[in-house]
Amino acid sequence: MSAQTGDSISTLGPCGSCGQCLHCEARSRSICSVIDAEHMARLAQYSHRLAVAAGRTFIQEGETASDFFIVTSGHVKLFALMPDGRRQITGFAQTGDFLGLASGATYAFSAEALGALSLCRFSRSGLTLLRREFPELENRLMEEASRELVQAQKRMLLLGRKTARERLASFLLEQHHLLPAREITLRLPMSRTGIADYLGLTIETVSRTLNALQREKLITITQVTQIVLLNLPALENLARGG
Amino acid sequence: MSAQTGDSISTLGPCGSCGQCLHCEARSRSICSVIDAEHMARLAQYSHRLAVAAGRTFIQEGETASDFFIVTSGHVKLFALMPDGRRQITGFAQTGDFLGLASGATYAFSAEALGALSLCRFSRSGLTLLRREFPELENRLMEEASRELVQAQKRMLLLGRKTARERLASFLLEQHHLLPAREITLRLPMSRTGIADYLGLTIETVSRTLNALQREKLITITQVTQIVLLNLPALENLARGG
DNA sequence: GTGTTGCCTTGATCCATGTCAAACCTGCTT
DNA sequence: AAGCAGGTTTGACATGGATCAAGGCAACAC
Repeated sequence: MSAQTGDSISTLGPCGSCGQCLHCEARSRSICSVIDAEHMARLAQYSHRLAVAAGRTFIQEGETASDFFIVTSGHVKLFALMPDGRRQITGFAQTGDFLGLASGATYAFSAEALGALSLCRFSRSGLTLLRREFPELENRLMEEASRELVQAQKRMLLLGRKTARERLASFLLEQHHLLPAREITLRLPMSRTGIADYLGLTIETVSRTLNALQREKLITITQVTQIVLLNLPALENLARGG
Repeated sequence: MSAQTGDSISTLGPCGSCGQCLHCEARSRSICSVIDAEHMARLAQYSHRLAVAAGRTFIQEGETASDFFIVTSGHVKLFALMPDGRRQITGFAQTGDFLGLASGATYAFSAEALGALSLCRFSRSGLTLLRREFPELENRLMEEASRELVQAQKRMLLLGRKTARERLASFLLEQHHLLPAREITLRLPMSRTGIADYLGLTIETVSRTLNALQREKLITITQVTQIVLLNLPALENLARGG
């Protein structure tokens, strides 16, 4: 019930008191979609809205995994670090995505807000209670886990076996598929460093490869973070290693 | 009930008729461990034992994901392929491991028996019924999915950011941790090709790097598939990129 | 014994990508 | 407008692993 000010993350307040879950922008895309409107109050009782400042790391790899999150707006970067600073981004999350499945007793990854971000937080025990009360959640959580695992297999193939060109093509198409209307103009939510750490490359290679793709008329780089896909079939062929 | 002879995989017979689940070698290590002995008959009703010949690919990436499996004995190689033959092994499975979580409508990976293998098969619908009947299964399946996801994050870091030496050190330690008694003598269940495809390297690099580690007295290669870890702390340090 | 077959190792060379360094933007501050 | 500061591009060069090619070794067949 307490508003927990002084927390390192600012708490906007418990949903329970204001019925936020019912009007949640992320509801239809998140695991909460399996729960009827009439039960929203129960759901709200176990969840809290948070605002996270851009750039803040709100999950630290290795810390006790006591909370789970749903992204309600904004973008999140999930990553693992090596002691010398090498970074591997394991995924990006956006509105509706569930965070925390890849955890045992501790988180297996860190998570950082890419821009202004709002989250919905569930405690481990709260989620356990909700799962008991709404068994439909189980299926939805398993689906979420399956989706993530499928995604992980693809990333392993990309990181282990694809060339820089193939990685970039795969990446651009992935971003394309995330777009609701499948626009061919992409607005990338991350910098070159982000792309490099996602694809297991350096920023220089990312830059050079994107320019090479532009020279070959597969894409146009209109702005640094805006790219138009000119030749989808060719990109798809490249992405699969053809 | 039918024995389904003529199947491409030989069926040893339904568990339901012989109470195999009760005496299953894999029970204590698998998701089945959450079900009481008194309910084994129900479990057996929805599962079938299979024997798979060495080398056989019994799950094909892209095929309809109609079944789930538990490994009851032997080792399995899980992998993804590119059209030109590049292969990335995404994991190995052994006794007790659950196969099939990384699937939507179709399997996201292929699976091959590394040696003689026996499996327990569940149909998708059978598993759905079992989950309904034994809700404890849900927790266990989520645990299994979490474990796999944690593992996947580690592999992405390895494939995206580690050097050949670091990959081999990580691999040897992973094999070491899989051993029940943490012996320092490893018997690898796969060939150099298997190691290479697992680590995103070529067989030549695997061979050279293992020999380099031997020259540096971190390991001894007693036989091609048998390796003794001489200096665990140094290997651990190497694996984490120190 | 002598092929034969299927790994595995070793050596020589190549090249895709990393590293290092400088120049170039773009937006922001004063 | 001049000066930063942070990110991006570009160039020159280095190198870790890949590739190509031989040779070694063990298991098995005849």
